[in-house]
Amino acid sequence: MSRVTIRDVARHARVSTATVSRALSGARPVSAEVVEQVRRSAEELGYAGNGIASALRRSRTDTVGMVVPSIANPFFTSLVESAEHALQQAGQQLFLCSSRSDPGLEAQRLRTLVARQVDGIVISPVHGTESTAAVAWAADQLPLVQVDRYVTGVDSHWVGVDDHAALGLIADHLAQRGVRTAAFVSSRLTNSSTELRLSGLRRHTTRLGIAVDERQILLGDYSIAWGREAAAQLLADGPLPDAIICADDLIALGVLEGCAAGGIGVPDDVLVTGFDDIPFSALSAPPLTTVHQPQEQIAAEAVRLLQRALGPGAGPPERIALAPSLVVRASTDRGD
Amino acid sequence: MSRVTIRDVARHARVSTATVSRALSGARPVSAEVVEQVRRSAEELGYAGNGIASALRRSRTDTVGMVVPSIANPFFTSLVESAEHALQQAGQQLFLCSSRSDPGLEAQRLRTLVARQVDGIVISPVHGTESTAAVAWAADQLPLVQVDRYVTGVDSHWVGVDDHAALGLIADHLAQRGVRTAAFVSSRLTNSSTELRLSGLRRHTTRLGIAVDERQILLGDYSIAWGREAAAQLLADGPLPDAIICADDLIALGVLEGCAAGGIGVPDDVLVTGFDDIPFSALSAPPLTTVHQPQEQIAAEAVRLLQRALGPGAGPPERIALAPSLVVRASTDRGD
DNA sequence: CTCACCTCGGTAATCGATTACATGGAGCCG
DNA sequence: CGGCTCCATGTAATCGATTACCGAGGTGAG
Repeated sequence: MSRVTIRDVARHARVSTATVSRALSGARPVSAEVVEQVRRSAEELGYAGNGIASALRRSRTDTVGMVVPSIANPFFTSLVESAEHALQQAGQQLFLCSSRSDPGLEAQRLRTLVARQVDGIVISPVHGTESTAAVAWAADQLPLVQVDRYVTGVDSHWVGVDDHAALGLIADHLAQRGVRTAAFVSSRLTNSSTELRLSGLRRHTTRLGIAVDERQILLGDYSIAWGREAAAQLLADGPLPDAIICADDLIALGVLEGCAAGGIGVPDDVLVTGFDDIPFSALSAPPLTTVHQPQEQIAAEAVRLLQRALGPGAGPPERIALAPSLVVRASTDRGD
Repeated sequence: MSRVTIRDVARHARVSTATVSRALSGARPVSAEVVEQVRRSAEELGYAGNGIASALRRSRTDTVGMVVPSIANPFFTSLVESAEHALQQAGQQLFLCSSRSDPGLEAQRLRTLVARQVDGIVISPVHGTESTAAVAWAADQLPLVQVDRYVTGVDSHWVGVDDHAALGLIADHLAQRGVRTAAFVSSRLTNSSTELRLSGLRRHTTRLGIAVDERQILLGDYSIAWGREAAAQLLADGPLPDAIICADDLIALGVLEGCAAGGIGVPDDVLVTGFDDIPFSALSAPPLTTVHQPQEQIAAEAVRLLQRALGPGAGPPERIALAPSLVVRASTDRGD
């Protein structure tokens, strides 16, 4: 069980450790026969190298850390998967952490990543203000890109969609469907997305003359359970609005379930919209109208920015807002 | 941007690096005033330590690697989340890799993890035979636990549910509902789960006198898209069976969608069952009858086994099969 | 008073790979 | 044939933290 080191390979191939290193990495020319000999020895002994030692010497780990609020949310999983894919092509690994929507845990994860000497960090910060200190500290130590959510006052890149505009798409669509009143179900957690979606909602519903009762703006968390509960509250409290706009698909799926449980028909009695376009939003009863986020592209841009930051020319922080698009399904479509 | 090292702290606090190390880690007694002085210096300089150097010296990374076939599948995400939670309590980090259901990529990930000197590995191997060599090699280098799926012939622990018995639960339930014929939609990929579920199906349907036409055993992959396609095939090819048994929930969700698209009512025209009990299986149209897997417990057991393997007493490999349970929902329940 | 022992701190070896620098030999030119 | 360049290889310093080992000073028992 004791590990094979470069010395063992060197001894076996009757060369120096320097030669083994050069033969295997190709960093400098080594004669063909020696390369062959070293390869054979390494193979025979089952040499795997010690990435830790290598990382220490090169001060490069070929690893980037990613911190997301939750890995149970399919939106983040697909973001993670896309990021992993993009990184792989650049020969890098992904070190994934979940902050479980807890700024304290998030700060701890960031500390770990910095201590582990990852080459860079991709993060979707949990909280608009409570995450700031930790993110700023990390950004000061190494290249960092924020995705989806962001904290202000930190000198770093950001990639995401234009949340504000996305609510315009939803509002336009609902107005076209004749909606005059709407409720909004979102998360209590104050982060950039949540805030932009709320301010987008206010702006665009005002523009279109859709009334949003302040008592029908319900804040909980990004989960199916909260959606279910919020729907129950809306049903219990008073006249239903024409539409229930949800800040993400999980909430919307919960709302659909809550409506069904309360005997309310969607889209007959009320329209429901989500946000993210997770795979399951197409399979709910009824399928969900939602805003599509191009995660693949978000991840690719984030990785590109990181790579660039790793290179020599630093460049100023960029803010890339990609265009969202509306996916219309049965939850807002009576089929007329 | 250049990092603060232990030497900087030592110089600043006017002590040796040994003392700094001891003061911060508490490995050996250091006088209170010196500890205080070192703390202050470290704080003031923003010292974060170098986990790489520490790992090299201690040959311990406090990190375990986890390799799963897909992180888009909610079953694996919840397994990952539970594992992360369990590890955190033991002061360890999770290094997550996706093998994307590709044995080649899986082998590569394992090599990386071993090179990175993780303390142990939790893996759900992609393939019953093609994964064997890589898994065996990794298990030879460090503690390894297989979860859910496994390869045989490797001397390692395993934790999962009893797949064979699970199909007994399903078959019993369907027989009770008067099912006489059934189709089975699964994955082509030969891994232990897939095989055990198929053999379980054969055994238990035979026992109960349920007929399964060989032409109605359809093999594709674990995805919604394949489920949809398989349903279309079943509809096109001939008389529908009484029930469609699916090897996982994603396939079942696809089958539901395919049935709806083909105008077939579930559960009125055909019953459908899934496997895994992912969160969305409760929200489909209709909600899905499925087998619940106790992922939390699977992950906890896996972590426990790893911890034990890290300790001194090695102990023989254990095989822990947890009991599955059936969750009955509308997709097999006409409400009569 | 002496010796054994204990506490706290420093010095330097160590983990394993990479790489700056040194070296020996081959080839080439004048 | 001397001296120069170039190539393949070896020697040893290096990355930063931990820890085996050593020593100085203090304490208590005999």
